Amino acid sequence: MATKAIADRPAAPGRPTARERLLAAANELFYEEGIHVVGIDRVIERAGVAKATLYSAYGNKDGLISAYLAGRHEIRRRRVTAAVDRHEAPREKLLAVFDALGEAFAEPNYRGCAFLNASAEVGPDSPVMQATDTYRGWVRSLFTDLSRAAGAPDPEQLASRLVLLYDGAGVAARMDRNPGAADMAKTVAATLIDAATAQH
Amino acid sequence: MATKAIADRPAAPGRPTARERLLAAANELFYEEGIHVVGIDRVIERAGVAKATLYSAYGNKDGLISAYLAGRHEIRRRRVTAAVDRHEAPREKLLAVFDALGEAFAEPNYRGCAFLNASAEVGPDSPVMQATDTYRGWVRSLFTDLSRAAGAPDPEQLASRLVLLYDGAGVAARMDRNPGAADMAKTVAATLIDAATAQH
DNA sequence: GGGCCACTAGACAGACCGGTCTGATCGGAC
DNA sequence: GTCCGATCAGACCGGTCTGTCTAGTGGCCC
Repeated sequence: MATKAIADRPAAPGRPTARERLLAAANELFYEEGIHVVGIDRVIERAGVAKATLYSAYGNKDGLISAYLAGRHEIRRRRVTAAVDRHEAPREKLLAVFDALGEAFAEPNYRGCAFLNASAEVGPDSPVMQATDTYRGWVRSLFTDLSRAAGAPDPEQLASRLVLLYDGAGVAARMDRNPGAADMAKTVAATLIDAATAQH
Repeated sequence: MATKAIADRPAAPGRPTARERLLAAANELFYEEGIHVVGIDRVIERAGVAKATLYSAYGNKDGLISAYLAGRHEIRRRRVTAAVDRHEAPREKLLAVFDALGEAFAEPNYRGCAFLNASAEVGPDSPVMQATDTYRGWVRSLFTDLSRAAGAPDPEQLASRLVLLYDGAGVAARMDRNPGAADMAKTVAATLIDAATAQH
């Protein structure tokens, strides 16, 4: 089997850590099929890891779910940041968020917002909701900061409207299988930004 | 126990039919907690109905879920139609859809779009997806027809944009616990409608 | 060489799931 | 009165779930 079997600390040479393989498997399975319908056995089978290792690394299934969502948050954050950093003008930075959305929608296995999907499966006091609130707080503050930089007189209001488009595009991409929703949201966003920042 | 125990056909005097009680219980439990986490036993317990009755009335759990979603669709359809019919002008009819949305968001146990939540829990070939496609097709054609009546030169495009706001408002109401998202969506919708129908 | 520790494989427990089946009850049609 | 069909209550089945536990393995440090 050639199990390298090194834990977390020492940088494993070739194969990823058991912890990393676990997270990668969870990332695929939880996202593609849902956090509830995917059992622990499926995750450890794909990761090629023993069950005890999962429980020693993440405590329980909720811990793994939290790590999965945190990873999703980080991936999205990096993608959006990269797109935003490609531009200088605040207006273009705002619009670039929707370019990042379009990249995500274009991925072959896109299945909607991971946080929206996960929170649909759990009760209000689940750790999922905490991760979701964190994610949505980040999105909102990103839009608010960029709106302020763009000179909007009411950055919170403009941000709320852009979040509306951000969410709506995600729903359309998933439910209507329409990856082009990002472009449409971007077009509408441009008119909202221009209307909010117009000198009058 | 005073079980009236009348089936479907004869109009029961006081108590609703077993079939109706089943649907009402499913409507509450599936919506509030999710279709997967709620078991058959919970539904029949709340409905005060024997398990065999459920299976004789709906075939299996999927049948009950389909009936639950069809009921949700009908409730939404009625609410939106009532709001739209309160107005004469196509522009006001379009905006009235968001009034109906605001009514739904204001309900105490609002937990997001039932179709969005349900489809997050199932695979792509589930009967849930069929009910979801039907629902979304109705929403889209409603917006398209009203946009055409309002004189929009590209009714499909305006409808797609309004669907974006419709979905975004639903997400915000649920995830940000912000029932006022309907008003914001309505405001943005008004500017989009006016921009699309402006003579130039 | 010896101890340590992460890891593997898999049995196991206890709960819950959807769905079937049996047997009894009860109202209404005739 | 008799039959029928809907209903009720609940046992039961096979399967799956999360999580724990035992036992063994193999690389690394000293």
